Amino acid sequence: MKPDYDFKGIEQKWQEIWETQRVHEAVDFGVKPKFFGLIEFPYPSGSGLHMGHLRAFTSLEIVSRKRRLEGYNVLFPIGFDAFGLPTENYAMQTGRHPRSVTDDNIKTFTSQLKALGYSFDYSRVVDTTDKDYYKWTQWIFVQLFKKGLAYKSTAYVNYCEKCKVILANEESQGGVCDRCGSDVIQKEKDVWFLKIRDYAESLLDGLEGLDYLPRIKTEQINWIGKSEGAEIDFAVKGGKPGQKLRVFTTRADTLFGVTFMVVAPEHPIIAENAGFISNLRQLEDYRAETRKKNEFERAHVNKDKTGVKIQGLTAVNPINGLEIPIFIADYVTPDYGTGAVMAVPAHDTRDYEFAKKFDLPIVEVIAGGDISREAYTDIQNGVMVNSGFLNGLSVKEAGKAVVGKLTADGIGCKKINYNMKDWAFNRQRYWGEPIPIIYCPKCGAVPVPEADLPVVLPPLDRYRQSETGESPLAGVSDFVNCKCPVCGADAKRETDTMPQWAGSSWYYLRYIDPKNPNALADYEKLKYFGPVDWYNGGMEHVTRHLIYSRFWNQFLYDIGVVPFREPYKKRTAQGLILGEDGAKMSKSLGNVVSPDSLVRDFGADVIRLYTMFIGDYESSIPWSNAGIIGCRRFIERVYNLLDIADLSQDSISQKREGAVNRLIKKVSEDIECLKFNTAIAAMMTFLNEVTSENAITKGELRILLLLLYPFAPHISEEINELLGYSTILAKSDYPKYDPSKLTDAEIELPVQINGRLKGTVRVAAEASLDEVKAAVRANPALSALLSGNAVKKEIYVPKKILNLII
RNA sequence: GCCGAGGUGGCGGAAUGGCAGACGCAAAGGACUUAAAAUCCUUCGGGGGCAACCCCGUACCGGUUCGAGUCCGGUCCCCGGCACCA
Repeated sequence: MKPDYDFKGIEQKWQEIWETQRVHEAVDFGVKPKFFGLIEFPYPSGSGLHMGHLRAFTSLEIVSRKRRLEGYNVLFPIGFDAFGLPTENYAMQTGRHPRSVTDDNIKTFTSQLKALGYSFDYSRVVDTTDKDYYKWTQWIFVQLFKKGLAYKSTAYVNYCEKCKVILANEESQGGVCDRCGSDVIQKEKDVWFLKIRDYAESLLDGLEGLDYLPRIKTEQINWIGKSEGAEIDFAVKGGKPGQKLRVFTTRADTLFGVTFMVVAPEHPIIAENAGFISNLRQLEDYRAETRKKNEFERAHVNKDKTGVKIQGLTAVNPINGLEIPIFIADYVTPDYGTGAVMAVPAHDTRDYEFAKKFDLPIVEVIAGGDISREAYTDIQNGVMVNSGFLNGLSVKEAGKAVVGKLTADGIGCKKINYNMKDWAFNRQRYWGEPIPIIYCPKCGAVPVPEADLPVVLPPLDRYRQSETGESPLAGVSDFVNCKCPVCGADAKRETDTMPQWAGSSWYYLRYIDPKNPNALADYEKLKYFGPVDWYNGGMEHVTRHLIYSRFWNQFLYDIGVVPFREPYKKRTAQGLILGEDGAKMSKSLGNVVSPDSLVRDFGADVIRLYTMFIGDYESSIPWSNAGIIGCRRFIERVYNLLDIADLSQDSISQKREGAVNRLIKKVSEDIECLKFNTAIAAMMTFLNEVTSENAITKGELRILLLLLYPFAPHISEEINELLGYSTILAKSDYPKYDPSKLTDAEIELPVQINGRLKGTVRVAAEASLDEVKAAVRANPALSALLSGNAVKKEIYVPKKILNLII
């Protein structure tokens, strides 16, 4: 007799055995083929693991365990993305140092992960807030700086005048300060940027060979936002001599239809020609209004077109010499294209609205629409009109002709633009990697010499920004004051820190060589383990995080530090787990389900299994406690198979050959394409079959255990041991199926008459049409339906269907 | 507005163009029990019929096909992402 199912004891026992035997540690330069499985490392928040982590981690946990049985040297690491706002805010409220808060949280996370039996290689844990780690984050920044890919410029940041702090976007949602509720304004600030735009084309190209889910590729392509068009110079009258206004357009074909110009309120043409403009005050007022709006409002709330005409300046259309007015309007943004557009109201919806509002002329240059009602924007159809030498051409031909002429005249050229903005890279926060730059009055911004890295975060009494919005580090004079590494003069350190995206942009590399003091990772080890074979995470990270880290990897490849250009061969994404009420799980809604209590009540195996069984892996799904019991029953019933198993039979019984082979195929293939729910369902079906027949051989049971092992490893190991096997499953081989034994000799073939199902006949799987027809005649019900009717047509798809048309 | 993914029982969900609803939950009935829990058995999309069986059914309208949840055209609705991108 076997003991009762004591999941607590069993799970602890096997976790210890695996740890002692070190079965989950990856071997540097191992002889087996390597597999690098990566999950997005968690932010160690104070509330511990949540259900989303379980769903995200369990999938690749299953794949990783399967790969080990398949003979791979598996690197399945874990770490912590521990810099960030919540910890800093918590530290501010409680007076505790973020370091000790982080350490505690990491401890909690680690024990939770271990209790779930995840087979991470805990000997390679990475913590982005460890100075031995962020030394290399800083080192990468220095390399970017040296290659001219990090630069300083001004930009607008969210600022609360009452709290006197700069706010992150998530702290200023809806244009209101998170802390005090007052309005957030846009304040001009020095900002560090990384030139990710220089890598736009490369990031686009690189996608081609990658095995990312199609929707993930699409999101990245949209995010990069490549558009091909032309830049055109318009001469400006009334301003400085030789003043020009350069625009970007994708519709050079419509140049004859330009009736006015619009520039962003921030456009430099205003300051540069201030002396020639008569309504400067009015323009500045409008600009000030614009600045009050954050990006959200500018894009969403302000659907109504507004703007102000620049009095004193006009532009000249280079194609027809027409003199046209110039406006400023906030629908034109300063950081896309040239911050100036040529307005073609007849063929652009926004320009159309603006022209209507300001009563500007609308000139049709493409026939086919009704411009008295709306802008005509179809570029596929339509013929050029009112366009001089372009008349009669198609839109495409006209575009080419215009760009050709402008290029010849030296006032325009082809141009590609990207929607993706450069990466704003500094934060006025304490709990982040200090940006390793020193400002020297003589030498300017100088990178900290590599030998002096890391620039360590000093201890602090208070974590608040200064009244001017400077980082808390600005108040630490020992930190700020230093010598210029170039000339030795008195200098000051940069006091801003990096965004949370920094540490997570290269962590997968550090897993390969986590303790290396001389390089971010050894080149040969990178060659062996890299790139990541399979990366799984949330859809919310497939643009920013995934693009940022691809950018860094491509850069590190370009400077010869990393031996592969693309970091992730394959990327998948799980759906959200919602609260039982169908809303996003959140503390404020009180619908959060804690993995801790579930593991306590049901055990890790049941929870892991249920998390994968609950539904389609890629869809959002409401959590339901009610369903867990089904997985608990399943596991107990598998355990109870010990009572009926025929221990004398190591082989697979003749009658079960088809079922066992199909099961192996189904489970192993479903795991590879994220269909965990149907893999589990197949095992349940198999279990139902053997229990209803009350028979299973020892050999059949072991195969079931090997298939179940990646999902529910503890109980599988336990049953395997009770069966008397001396090799633990963790060191066993994954079962293979025999393709020739997938179908049973006899099948139930559905029979349709006139396309409607009328019954089934039992025939050999490879039966001929004549044999099937004989079986139909032998079936009383079917032959009765056919009697007296001539069969006009017979459709027979072997193993699928017989359809008789009468 | 654009891009993407969807719409199937009371619920979560299955279904290379070939028996719609696998598997699980919930529910109902029964067995066991002094009783309950657990477990086991049965039923479980809707309608009709004493019954064998018949009819309807995968958001809606139409099409292709021997055969459509699946393919094509159109409509509606939900979800995710991006958004005045010139």
